[in-house]
Amino acid sequence: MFRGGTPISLDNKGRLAVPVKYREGLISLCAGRLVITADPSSCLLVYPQPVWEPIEQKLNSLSSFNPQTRSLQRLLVGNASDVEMDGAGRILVPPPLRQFAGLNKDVVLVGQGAKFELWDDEKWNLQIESALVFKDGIPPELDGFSL
Amino acid sequence: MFRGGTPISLDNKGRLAVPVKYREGLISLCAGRLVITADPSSCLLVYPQPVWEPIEQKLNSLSSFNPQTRSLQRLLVGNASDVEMDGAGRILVPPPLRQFAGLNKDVVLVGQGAKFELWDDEKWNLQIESALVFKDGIPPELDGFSL
DNA sequence: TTTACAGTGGGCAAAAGTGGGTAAAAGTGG
DNA sequence: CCACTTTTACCCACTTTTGCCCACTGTAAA
Repeated sequence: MFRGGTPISLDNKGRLAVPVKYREGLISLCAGRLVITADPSSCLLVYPQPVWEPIEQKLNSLSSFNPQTRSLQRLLVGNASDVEMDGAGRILVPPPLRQFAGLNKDVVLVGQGAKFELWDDEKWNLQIESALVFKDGIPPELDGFSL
Repeated sequence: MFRGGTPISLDNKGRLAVPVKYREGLISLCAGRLVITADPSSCLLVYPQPVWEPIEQKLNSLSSFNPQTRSLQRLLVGNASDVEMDGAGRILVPPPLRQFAGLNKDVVLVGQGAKFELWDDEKWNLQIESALVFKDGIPPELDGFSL
């Protein structure tokens, strides 16, 4: 499982060097083959290819007639892009996705269980600040859960 | 169980010397392997690695579509970082987390049961003062409980 | 007063992260 | 279908960070 945020700078070719601590795991898990796509939160999602597969199948099985699920299909499946780590452990973030997520030079790669999120650093910091309080009360899912 | 607050100074590399009274316990419990992450209260949480694991699993199992739990996943899992005590019983507090919690040179490591909290000393003192009174009444969880 | 040890600081080497040059491949237009 | 431009992939070099080690200081106990 992946966890933790790593500040990384994209070079001027749009390449992202995967932190060494994740490389070995990614190579054994998916031979460095990743799928990168758009997330509704204006960040990118980075999946090991075998982790992505069932998610894509599930999305494709949703009703084409429900506008909400149709939008979700378009966003996620429609933006998904196969990328592969090069010899130096870097991946090229496709220009359209870079633009979608507003990625500038400084980005943050965030481990989230079986996948990663990729954020522009400014957006990430704003996101984190907004998580500091539960302004609408505590979600029922968290009943009986303690840190 | 860990208890009590210890004032510690971070050196200029951001390293924190774990108090000797905790070292033996931490080594036998987790071989010096800790997980340090962000807390909504703008301090850091320090878990022995095996104590953290189930918490992360629980967090990862929450819904990705609920904005509140998503934020919590991002804050906690997205900032979690594996650290290991060095030969001198020190851990390196990752720079992004140092910044998140506003840690300067003087910090306080606070034992809280199975985990620790790590505070900038100024924030800790403010926190303590604000805990002195229940200004919004007594939480129902405390019914029938006395110190 | 001496000794031991917790706490602190800093040097050094290895590894990670970053940047750029060049060649091959893909895409575009005539 | 061919030529040209742009993009991508691979390689190498440099800078910064991290991990490991050892030395110094202050406090507490003998």
